[in-house]
Amino acid sequence: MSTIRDVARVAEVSISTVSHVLNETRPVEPATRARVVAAIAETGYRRDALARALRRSRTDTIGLVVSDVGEPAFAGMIHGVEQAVGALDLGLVLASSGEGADREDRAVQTLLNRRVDGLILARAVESHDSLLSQLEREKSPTVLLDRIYPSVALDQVGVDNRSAMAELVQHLVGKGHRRLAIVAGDLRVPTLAERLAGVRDGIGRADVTVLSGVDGDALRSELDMLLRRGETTAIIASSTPLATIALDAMMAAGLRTPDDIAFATFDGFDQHPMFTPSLTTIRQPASDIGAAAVQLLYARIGDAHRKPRVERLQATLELRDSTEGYSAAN
Amino acid sequence: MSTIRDVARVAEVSISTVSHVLNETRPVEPATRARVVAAIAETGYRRDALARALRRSRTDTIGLVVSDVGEPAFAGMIHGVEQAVGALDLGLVLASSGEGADREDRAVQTLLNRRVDGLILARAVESHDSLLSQLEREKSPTVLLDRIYPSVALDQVGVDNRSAMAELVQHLVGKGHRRLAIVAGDLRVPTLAERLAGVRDGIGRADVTVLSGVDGDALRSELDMLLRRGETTAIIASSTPLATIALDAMMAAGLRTPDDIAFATFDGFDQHPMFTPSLTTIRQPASDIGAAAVQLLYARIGDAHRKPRVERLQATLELRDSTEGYSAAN
DNA sequence: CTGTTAGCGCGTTCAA
DNA sequence: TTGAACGCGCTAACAG
Repeated sequence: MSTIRDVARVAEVSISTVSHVLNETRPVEPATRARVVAAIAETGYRRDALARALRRSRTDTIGLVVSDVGEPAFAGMIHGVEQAVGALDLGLVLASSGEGADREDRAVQTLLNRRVDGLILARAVESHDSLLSQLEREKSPTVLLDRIYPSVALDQVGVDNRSAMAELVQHLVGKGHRRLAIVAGDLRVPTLAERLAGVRDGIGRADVTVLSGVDGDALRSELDMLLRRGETTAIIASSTPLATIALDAMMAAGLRTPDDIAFATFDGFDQHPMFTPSLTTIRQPASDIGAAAVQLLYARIGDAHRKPRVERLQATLELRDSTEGYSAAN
Repeated sequence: MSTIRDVARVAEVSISTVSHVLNETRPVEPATRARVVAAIAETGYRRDALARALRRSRTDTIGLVVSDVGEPAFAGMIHGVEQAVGALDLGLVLASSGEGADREDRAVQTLLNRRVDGLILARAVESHDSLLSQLEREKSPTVLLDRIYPSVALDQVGVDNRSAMAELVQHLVGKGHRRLAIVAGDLRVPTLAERLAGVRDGIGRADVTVLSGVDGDALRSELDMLLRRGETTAIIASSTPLATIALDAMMAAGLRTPDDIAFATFDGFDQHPMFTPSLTTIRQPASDIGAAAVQLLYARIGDAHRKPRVERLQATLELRDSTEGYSAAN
């Protein structure tokens, strides 16, 4: 690759002149500018973003850390982040933590070493508090994604888990359900804890069995036992993987939805109208969440002193057969 | 952030000694090393990957360009790439082209400016040949992902579209189908062209109607007409979005699978056994493909002169009700 | 075993 | 309107 010096030599000007036509950072005689432009074309020069970043101490790049690139919800958010980042003419470097606090630490260090201008972080389950304090200490612009921590003074974006879930539950109770169950998953994940809180908000005088924990197999056996008792009329799953567990258990128990039991899920599967049963689902605008995170981060990079903002995007309740086809008053 | 000089000062050694303990690049007295290590801890020093990369002319980072981060197949590949890249202790910078050749050019330039050590590229539909010649000219290590171009002398990874599709078609013909249709999509995309070729391989003396083109609406109306004639006994879709179009058309025509017509798709939807109809699907190991691309790229970075390799991973045919439940001899 | 020094490629004073 | 020169933070000769 040719450097700025090559261009300068060919154009018979100094490198600083080249730099200035490149950045439009001071007036330059049309004639000389033309020579420079020609020289750039001739040499096929492209400026070295590394050297530039080193000099300006600014990389025009942001970092994104998620626990699992593969999980559908995160995949959607990555999509949104990528879009927004591209629109702002920034670069995106991606890392994943695999839900491990140590790996998360390392991922963040790597990104900081690369001098990203800011960081979007979906914290791992047992993320170290020290990580956030470090980010704060170093004044690295940071926005938290998806998993929201009320006590943390950072920009954050997520979905309004609680009210969406409450709405769903109220709807179910309104349809006559009195004994519900929720497969709530790992309650250390704020997102999942919020969804459970939403259930409590909406449950009223009805009864709900909460199945929580990290271990999928354990959840599954609890669910098996519960279904065997046969009193539950509606099951809610708090996430896509949990929905899979629930559906497995229902099948194994010989229960079909909506005929035998109602079912709903937060963040489920891509569905086509031809598939039955169609599942009542709370869908979150994953891509928008990612995009919003970028906006927040960009604003923060621009102004380190603005007040941290917590943004909750609205999830939408999509009612389908798995709840509408079932009558609790059977 | 503190720099290597700060560490040197605190440890009372020269900066080169610090550098050498950092990189283990020459022996250093245990005592001095200890002082350096202590100084590093004390100052909270982390080395600047930018300056390091500038000096070594190597970023330990690779670039990935796909057309659409959101498309499930690509999402899976991104996942695989991220995993493999992390395992090699490299960084990943992600960009997308949105199937536009110009945007693709820009994305690649941006990555090259950032001096990525190599590039993984899922070419856009009408990708400029000039882009590849440029990459070759500049000797940028490159591997092509998913969309394979036989005439191009680069490392490439994709799936064995043709034989997988042929197997599916043979199976259908073996079950008595004589009039098939394939929603083939945009045949400028090598992947889709290969899938169509596979159909031709497997069709034998049976008959197949090919619906191709870029425009989804046009495909849809062709399909509507075809279904109205009612002679087709099996439909194949070449990708997830095409499958959606096909299912829509089938629903609109009041046709159900497997009862009224057989259906299969290359690269379909996540399916749970509870959903009916279950769809016969050719599933590609998206994550493995991404990982393989990284391996190839890493090897090429290590040795610029090795012979370009084209790797085809095996897709697997998953037979389900949408073809097995239908009897062509009805 | 350790230190001094010359750049990597660029942006940006300061002088002219 | 232009150029010379310094330094961002680091690695890698070269010297001692």
